[in-house]
Parts: sequence; C-alpha cells; structure tokens
Amino acid sequence: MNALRPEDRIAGLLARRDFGARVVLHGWVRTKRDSKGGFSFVELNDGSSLAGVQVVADGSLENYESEVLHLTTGASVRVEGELRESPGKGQAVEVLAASLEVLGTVENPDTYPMQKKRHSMEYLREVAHLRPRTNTFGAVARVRNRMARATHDFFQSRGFLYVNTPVITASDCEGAGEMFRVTTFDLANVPRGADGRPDFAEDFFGRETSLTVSGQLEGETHACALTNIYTFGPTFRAENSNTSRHLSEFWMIEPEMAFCDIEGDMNLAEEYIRHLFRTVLDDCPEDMEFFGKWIDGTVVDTLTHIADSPFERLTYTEAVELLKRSGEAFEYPVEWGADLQSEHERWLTEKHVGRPVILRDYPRDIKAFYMRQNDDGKTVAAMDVLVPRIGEIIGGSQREERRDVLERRMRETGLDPETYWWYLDLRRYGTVPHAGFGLGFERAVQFVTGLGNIRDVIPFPRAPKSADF
RNA sequence: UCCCCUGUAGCUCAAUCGGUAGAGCGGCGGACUGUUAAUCCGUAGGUUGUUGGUUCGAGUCCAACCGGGGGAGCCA
Repeated sequence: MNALRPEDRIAGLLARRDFGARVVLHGWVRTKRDSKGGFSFVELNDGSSLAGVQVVADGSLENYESEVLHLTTGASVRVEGELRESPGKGQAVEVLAASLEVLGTVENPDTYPMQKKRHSMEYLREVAHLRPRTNTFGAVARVRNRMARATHDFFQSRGFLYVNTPVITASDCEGAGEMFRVTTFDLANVPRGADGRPDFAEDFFGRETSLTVSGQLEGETHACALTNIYTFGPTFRAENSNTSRHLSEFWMIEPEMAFCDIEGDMNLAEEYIRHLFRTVLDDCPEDMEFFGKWIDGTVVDTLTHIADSPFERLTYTEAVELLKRSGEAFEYPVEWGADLQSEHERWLTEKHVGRPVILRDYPRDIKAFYMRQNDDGKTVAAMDVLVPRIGEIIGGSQREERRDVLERRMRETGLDPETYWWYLDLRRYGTVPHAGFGLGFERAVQFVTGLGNIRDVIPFPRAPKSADF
C-alpha cells in the first residue's frame, strides 16, 4: 500500500471528466444522506481539497444494510466504483460505488467530537487532534502549507541559502524577551554553588541554556560569509502574553542580507509579503473563497489590494506627527520617544492608509542594541511592517556593522561584550553593511485566512497555561 | 501580568425576583425523498467548572481556585 498519488486523491478525482472510468478513493465521511428508496449519498473528504466527493452507495452493495446505513461522520472508508457525471446540484462528478469498505467506524457516534454542524473555534481548540477534519482547519492547513512553500520559493529563487540556526542557545540575552530554560537538572535537587544559585557548570551543556527567541544573531554569521540567507524555524518566548496574536512557540522566517541597507531590507520585506499573498490568491482560490464566506468577508479583497499596491512608508517621526494631528482621542498620548501603542498602530494602518505601513527610524532607546545608529544620533535604522487588524507582522533593521559603535551600545544597554565575542568578531573581520528582518509566520497566516485568533492557525498552539496535545 | 465578560446535555444556548433543569442541533429508532447544513415524527441524554459560604431553599447571591473569551502590556 503506497502513499496515494495526487491523481488518486479526491482533488484529482474532482478534476476528471472521463466518465465511466473505474476509480478507487479513500477518505473520511463528512456527511451521509440516506434514501430508503434504496441508496445513500456519502460525502468523502481526504484533505486534498475543501470540496469532497459524493459517493452514491446503493442497496445492492453487500454491506449496505449492515454497514453503509450505519456510517456516521468521521468513519474512514475505501471505495471502488465508477466515475459518473452527477445529475445533482453542487458537484460535476460523483462516484457510483461498486464496493464500499469500512476501514474504521466511529465507536461512539453520540460523543464523537466532530459533528455534522458548525462548531465554535473555542471548542475545536479543545479537540485539536480532530479539528483538521473540519472545513476551516483543513483550509488553514492547506494555506499554511502553501505559504511555507511560497516562502522557500521566494528566497530560493533569489539565491538565498536556507540556514538552520540552533534551537538551543547559550546566548543569555538576545533582546527579545523571556526565555525557556533548557536543563537536565533534577528540579527537586538542583546542584548549587557556594552562593546558593544553581551551578550550571553541572548542567548538561555546562552552562545556562535556553530555547531560542530568534535565530538572527547566528543568521548574521552566515550572511557575513554567504551573503543572502534565511532561516525558517520554531521560536520560543516565555512571555506571559494572553492575546489573540501571541504564541509561546511560533515559527519565524528571518532573512539576513550582507551588502544591504535598510532600504533594501524594506524592499525585500514588502516583496516577500506580496509574494505570499499573491501565491495564496492564485493557488488556493477555493480555500480563500471559503474564508471569505465563513470567516471574514473582506480577506480576498484585502489580499488582492495589498498584492497589487505598494506599502505606505513613514518614518517613526512622521508617524508621531500624523498621530498628533489626527484629532483622534487616544487613550495613551503620542509622544516622540515612546513606543507606539496598539491603538496608534491600528489608526495608522486601518484608518490613515488602509493597508500595510512600514515604519522606520525608531528612537534608539526603545530598540535593540544591534540596530544601526542613524547619523542624527537619536534614531536607529529599524523598520516594522504593520498590517491592519494584526499589527506588527515584521520587525527588522539594518545591523550595526561598526564594531566600536556596537560595543558602546552594548555597554550602554547593560550587555557584556565578552559574551558576544563571536558576534563582535563579525565586525572585527571584514565587516559589511547588512540587514534583515523577522516575519511571524502565524501572524501572516492569520492575516491571510482572516481568523481572529492566532491559536487557530498553528496545529497545536502553545500559550501560557496551555500546552495540550 | 492587569481590566472586563464568561463556564448549564456531545455541541450552541435558554431558565423572570433565589422556588420542580429546557430548546435547537448532533446521536439513536422510524417515515419520506437524486439528496447537498436534507425534511418530518419519536426517543435517550444533566453531580449546572471545582471547593467552600449565605439561605427554609442556590444554575441564580458571596469568596477562592481552575478553564474559556475580549481588551491592554510584551512582541513576531
């Protein structure tokens, strides 16, 4: 029994018109409609497309009374039959079963969590092992997959090397939030030094280690040798964030380009996002139409619009001026030097321009140490891509390539240059201007699908107090 | 972590002022029909999140805890 080929899957079958052909198909029952007139309609889905195929099972099947009539949503079957033009509405083709083998019944139909009805997203999250069997989560899985492939296509076609940066890191401060510790210590009996603190020299790696919050610093090492690279891997943040757009474990794409400045960084970010949207619109029209109909009526138009038009670009300073002049009654005042609040970002993307906005040149005091100092002495060459509804989808910057400036900045922000010796070496030996950014993959999927909660665009969401499955 | 809302049947929800726990969907049984979220009739299904408190009496009021949602902060 080999893996099914695309042409043997339901999506392939639905495209065929060679009526009369003998076909074999496999899938899970979505609905069944019986006719005591002697036959049943069994709708099968195998995840290859949103649409399923209607199987006509008539009373002549030897197991019609004993098995077919008792099929319920969720049962798995193998069908052999004939491809026919469908006389019914809603589908062009159907399969008249010559045999219908039940591979797996649903043991307790009254408590099977997936019913032939709409379920709430909150409920489906509690049955994450079965939710991919729904229309919504099947569509999310296909779109997510297509976006992952589009990511590799985009960077590969531009000569970027895919680099795998470590998941376990010893960088104790990457400037991006709380980290999950990695240890093999028996937590009930942690070795301690004379000062009473855990003695990490005794731990597995002989030092304190954590799960990565970003592959950027390691990515820079390869950009400073191979020129253009990107990472695409899991990222972990132990922040106690309870929102619809944060996860404790998420996937991030981080390109890093040598011989590239902040302008090039923004150009690439914009191209990349538009490539993602265009690809999904072109290749997943059925799933996108579904999201438009059931999740968010505006997604298709919004994506089309964004794919076809340039992003708005503003400096942080210009954005602050706009916000101050907006006449909007914000809960938090807008002040140069302070981070923009959610309400400010939303006003900019949703009300002011109505599409993505790239903000650049932020005050250096609210940004990370590695961002390149601008000549004004006050700002750094940082950029954020903000989109309506989600907010920040990309954060990036031109990196500080001047060793003395970088080292000074590290000291100012309380970091010990010693621990970043290898990062500083990149500036010591053949330093080059370089830039990069990080895109939150789930936020991109969330934006594309229109789903309201980021926990519904990753198969098994991890969030504070939530690591089921 | 903070603010607000919320937890009742497998699911989505109702239950007036504190007074016998209800419906739709789903399941099961039947009827009917080339059906499409099929339709119609019948039927089973409950420790009202947990613990404690107030009360003659608590799904309802109070407290703590646990879970869920929305918003904020942190960020991608």
